[in-house]
Amino acid sequence: MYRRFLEEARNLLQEVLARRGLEITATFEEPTGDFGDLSTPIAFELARPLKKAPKTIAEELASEMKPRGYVREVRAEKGYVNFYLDYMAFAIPLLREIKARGGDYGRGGAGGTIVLEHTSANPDGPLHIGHGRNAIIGDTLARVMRFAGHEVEAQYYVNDMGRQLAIVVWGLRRLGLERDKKEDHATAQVYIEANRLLEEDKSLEEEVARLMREYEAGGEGIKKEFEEAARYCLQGMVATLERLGIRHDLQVWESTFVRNSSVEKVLERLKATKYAKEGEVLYLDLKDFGIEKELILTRKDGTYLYTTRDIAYHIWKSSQGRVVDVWGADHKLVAEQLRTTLRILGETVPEFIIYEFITLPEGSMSTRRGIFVSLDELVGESVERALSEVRKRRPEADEAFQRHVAEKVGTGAVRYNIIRVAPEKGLTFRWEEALDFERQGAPFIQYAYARACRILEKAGKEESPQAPPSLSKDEERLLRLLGKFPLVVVEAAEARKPYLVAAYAQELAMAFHRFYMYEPVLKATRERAFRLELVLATKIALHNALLLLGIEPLEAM
RNA sequence: GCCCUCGUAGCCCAGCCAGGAUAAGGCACCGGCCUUCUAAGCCGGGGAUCUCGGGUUCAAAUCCCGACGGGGGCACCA
Repeated sequence: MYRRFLEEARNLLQEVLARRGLEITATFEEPTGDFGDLSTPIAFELARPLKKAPKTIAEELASEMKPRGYVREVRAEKGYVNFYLDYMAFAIPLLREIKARGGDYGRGGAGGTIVLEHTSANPDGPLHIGHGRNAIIGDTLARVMRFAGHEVEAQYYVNDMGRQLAIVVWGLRRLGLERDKKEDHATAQVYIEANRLLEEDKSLEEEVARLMREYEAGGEGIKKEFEEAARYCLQGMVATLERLGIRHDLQVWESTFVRNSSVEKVLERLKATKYAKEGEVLYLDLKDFGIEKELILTRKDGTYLYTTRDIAYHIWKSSQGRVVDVWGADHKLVAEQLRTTLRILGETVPEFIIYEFITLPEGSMSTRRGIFVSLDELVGESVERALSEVRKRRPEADEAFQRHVAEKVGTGAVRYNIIRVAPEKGLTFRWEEALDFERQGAPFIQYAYARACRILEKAGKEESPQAPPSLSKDEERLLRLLGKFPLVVVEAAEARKPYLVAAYAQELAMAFHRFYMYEPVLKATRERAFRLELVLATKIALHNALLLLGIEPLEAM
């Protein structure tokens, strides 16, 4: 619907330009302030070639355009050509479309399969808030891409062949496991202590290296030992993700690619290229591609490195469709090396979403040293905080209601606070900020949804809507935002920017809260039916947006 | 040292990729609004040399060069 307005405006302008023999594609923007709904500075560009003042050109262009469709008016203002949306004509068809499509409003028809890898933290301890950023970006993107119409398979790549898990196994043999703790936290305890011991006595290193060689060689006993250790830790990690509504479709163990000898085959293919160099170790020289750092493929003892196995994993993923990886900023170089290597091999090159680290005020986190804030801790505190808020606000409600709302508000706040900032910004984690349910946070959006639900619930039977005699600015804003939702979904999916959905939901909630304040619905007479439809449409759009963000829409709170 | 990235009010953050009209919000602060659909809400106010210096352009927060500051990388770790 809204798209039609944009296209009509575009066509109107292009027609006028074409009539004058001007071959130029205009740029458009959404003006801030009171300058209509769509604007183009085209007259500024034409000023020089036409040797006329922008103001004059804009006026000429505008006067030649006959408004049609959803374009109500074209106006020249301060050198700009501004298009005004015909809200009265736009409102009823839009509301009808939203109501008809319901949970599918905004769903696109993109198509194609995408393998999306995210989280993929080592099974050596609980997920900390840094991993949380990865998981939340990844899961939100998965939801957005699915809604845009892609077939998405979310994968968790389990690093079972790395040093980390070997240290856990080594530690388990010496130290045993505290069985009454949550699995991932118990594993971290062993991992941290094992690291301490290894640091104290460097000669123990060899024992870890031997474990790694043994696991790579693949004896039945050692396989079982490693797999059990990893699976045990993973159980706890999955529970954490589950609480936040984050699910993977598939866990892929890196050892798979060693066992089925695809790593070996990749190595053969790479050796055949002119970039392979073999000395004490096998490596790739990628200087021709502007990468100074050589990519080591095998250790002196012949065992594989993480990246070597990752190449095999990515080749396997390529065979299924587009490949998207959510990786931390510490992997930027590896990401470049991997892309280059796959390009050399003629395989699908993965797309990366690289996010910057979350650091603590006192410095960076480290599972190994036990310095981190776990996601469990953050979610726990957030839900706790939400509970005390619900109790304050809804003292009369029963315990089950209060707990349910607190759980969904608390987890939603965690997801929202992390997704709302663009991934390329570093974050410093502060408890005061993380637990501050500020206005632009998840509860604000959930509350708008609950308000919409309440109105509809009280309204009872539907009436057939007719356009009201006039629309307020608040209603217009709401209508425009509702119309934009499908465009936001497409952009968020295609630009791989899930936080755009967060910004959108915030804006829509804000518009609705204002509408709620100033435009009575149930008490309205002539406008009642129309406003009820508007509330219903808002409810639907908020609902769909919240689901994309992995935040529970609450009918009451 | 070299490479990547970020730098917007006291604090957080959008806008930057596809340059244009008074730089959008939030927190905190000050002042208002609950006989009206749940005040986790709404309205108003003050607060910005868009890190700094050059350049390109009719026009720069946005593009280019340089500096400074934060983060990351430069492992036979992952």
